[in-house]
Amino acid sequence: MPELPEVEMVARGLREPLVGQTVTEVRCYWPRHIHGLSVPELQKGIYGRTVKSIGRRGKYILFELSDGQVLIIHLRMSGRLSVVPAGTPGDKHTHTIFALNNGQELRFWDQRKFGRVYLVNNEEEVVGKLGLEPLSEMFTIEVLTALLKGRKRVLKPLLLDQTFIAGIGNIYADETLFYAGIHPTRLSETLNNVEIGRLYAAIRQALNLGIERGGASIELYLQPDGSSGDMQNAVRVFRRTGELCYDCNTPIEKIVLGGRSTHFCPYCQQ
DNA sequence: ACCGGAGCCTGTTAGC
DNA sequence: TGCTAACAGGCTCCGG
Repeated sequence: MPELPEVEMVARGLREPLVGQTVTEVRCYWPRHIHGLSVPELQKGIYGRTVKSIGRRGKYILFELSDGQVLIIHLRMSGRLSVVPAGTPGDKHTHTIFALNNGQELRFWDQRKFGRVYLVNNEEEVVGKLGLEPLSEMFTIEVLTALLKGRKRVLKPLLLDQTFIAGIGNIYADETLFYAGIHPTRLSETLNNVEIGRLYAAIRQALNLGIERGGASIELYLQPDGSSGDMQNAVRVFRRTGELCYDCNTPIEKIVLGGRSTHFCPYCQQ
């Protein structure tokens, strides 16, 4: 499941092959991926446009085009983006192909078909409701303290709320709470200043480790060059149900919170 | 304000 | 062994 670190790796990997290239053709075999406009409208809107820059906001990848429009792609559960020479064989999960003027193609592959493609004049139409970027300078302990203040929310679902903080998904939420030593069922308003400080550091530690490790190839995630990440070998609790905590040897437990499986150490996390 | 559930999907896995 | 049903999960929408 691509989360902030995985999406960041994808955005980085796409810059070199895509920035400066011009889209000459779009082929779409699963139109429901395209959100807010028809396939012909997407084709008309993107043909002849050049990719000026590639960025990331939360789990969204933003392609700024030469005419000011923004192509936005969300990988959701199983989306992959790759750049390959035209004519490279695809498979039944290759849903949308953007042909480029240099003979290469940007391909959107998505086994579970949850991913989405947008083309908008203003990126805020899509990412406007997202919370702060947790790795930006804007995100400080003071800001996090203010965000937690007066809220009565279970911590794990709150971390997954993209309008609270952008980019955290199930893997990094569980890892974050382990690093912070905080139980996932704790209510936001019950955290004291020391715990908020630990939570703040843990969010950045978990996400930065994910980026350093090239993302977590736990489900279907691959980097644009086809290589897998290594974060799955560095997780402390995620999907380690029944295995022993590396710190205290207590078996890792699994519960469901907000409809999401949640893994934690019942001894280390209070 | 916050929570829970359904729905969107397909491949894998658990259970009969 | 072979089948079906449950499950995974990001996000949105709906109802409580």
